Amino acid sequence: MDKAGFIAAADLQCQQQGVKLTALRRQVLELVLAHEGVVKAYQVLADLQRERGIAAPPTVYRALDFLVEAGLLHKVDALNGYIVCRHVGCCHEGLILVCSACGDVSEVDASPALDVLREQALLQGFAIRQQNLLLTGLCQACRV
Amino acid sequence: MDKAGFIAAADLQCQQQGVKLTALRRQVLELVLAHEGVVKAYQVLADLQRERGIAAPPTVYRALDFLVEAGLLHKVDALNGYIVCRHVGCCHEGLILVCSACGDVSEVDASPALDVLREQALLQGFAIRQQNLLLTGLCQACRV
DNA sequence: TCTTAAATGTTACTATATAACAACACCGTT
DNA sequence: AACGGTGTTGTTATATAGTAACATTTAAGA
Ligand SMILES: [Zn+2]
Ligand SMILES: [Zn+2]
Ligand SMILES: [Zn+2]
Ligand SMILES: [Zn+2]
Repeated sequence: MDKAGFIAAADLQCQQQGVKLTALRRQVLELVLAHEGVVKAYQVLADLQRERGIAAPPTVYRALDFLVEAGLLHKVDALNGYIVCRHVGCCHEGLILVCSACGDVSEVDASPALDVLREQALLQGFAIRQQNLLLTGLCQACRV
Repeated sequence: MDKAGFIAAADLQCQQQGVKLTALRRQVLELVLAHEGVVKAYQVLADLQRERGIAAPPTVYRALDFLVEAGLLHKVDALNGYIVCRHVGCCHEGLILVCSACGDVSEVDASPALDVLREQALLQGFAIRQQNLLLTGLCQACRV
């Protein structure tokens, strides 16, 4: 999906959720989209400062939190970063694959595996909530 | 396993790996063991300072990194913390369950689910390495 | 218009983690 | 014992990440 298409889909998704994709939030989303792969909050902050002259950390963190909450971004804890969700619109549980060699990130649907995990967790009395899994390894290009 | 037993097992495991569980590393491990659940680096640092009068962040981070590398601790990225591995000695891939309500953490073996995930990742040409999965949800006590 | 809730701005701070280099300890060799 | 190499720890400084608290602005209804 191209950038404009993604923004349109994001807009729609926000409407459906009854939340607002304000100008600031849209700008932050576009800044994230402008990067390949994982983006860090302070990178977005720097970009935002370049575009608007001034911005403080809370401004960026609020927008990023909103976008994660709205399902447009995923947080990648292991890297203190964010990625664009590649499955906006479809209800999904993502499997985020991070290449430890080149840093490349991809996302696939993980529903079947999640089912197995859910069952196993329930044996411990533990109810896992919907979420994305992060796995590290080597991408095709890097494991020649 | 009690604390002394764990330290003995840790010692053995380090010997087998040809690495050294030095006095400092052992002390840090004991400090982690002294807590229930997730421990943070700066908590360990504070504990260490109480016991030794002085210590700096690198001292703690090095020891924690070593212990993770040795398979005695797991890092819980989502919480910026560490937990004691409950499966020292047995080759395992852990499933770390974090309760979002009470913060409680437990660890079970995740090998079956990992097999599913490994297969699915391979479809993308992605070779995931051995690792632990972290899932958040509600523990038995918290989901009355 | 008036009221109110949400969103954003602003300041200041807390928390987490690492770089870089110095000092020391250990181990095997001469 | 002296030497040299390697790994460990000490030390200082700094980089990076994230949040609390409150002021101000904006948008939506009544
Ligand atoms: Zn997604
Ligand atoms: Zn790669
Ligand atoms: Zn474990
Ligand atoms: Zn709980």
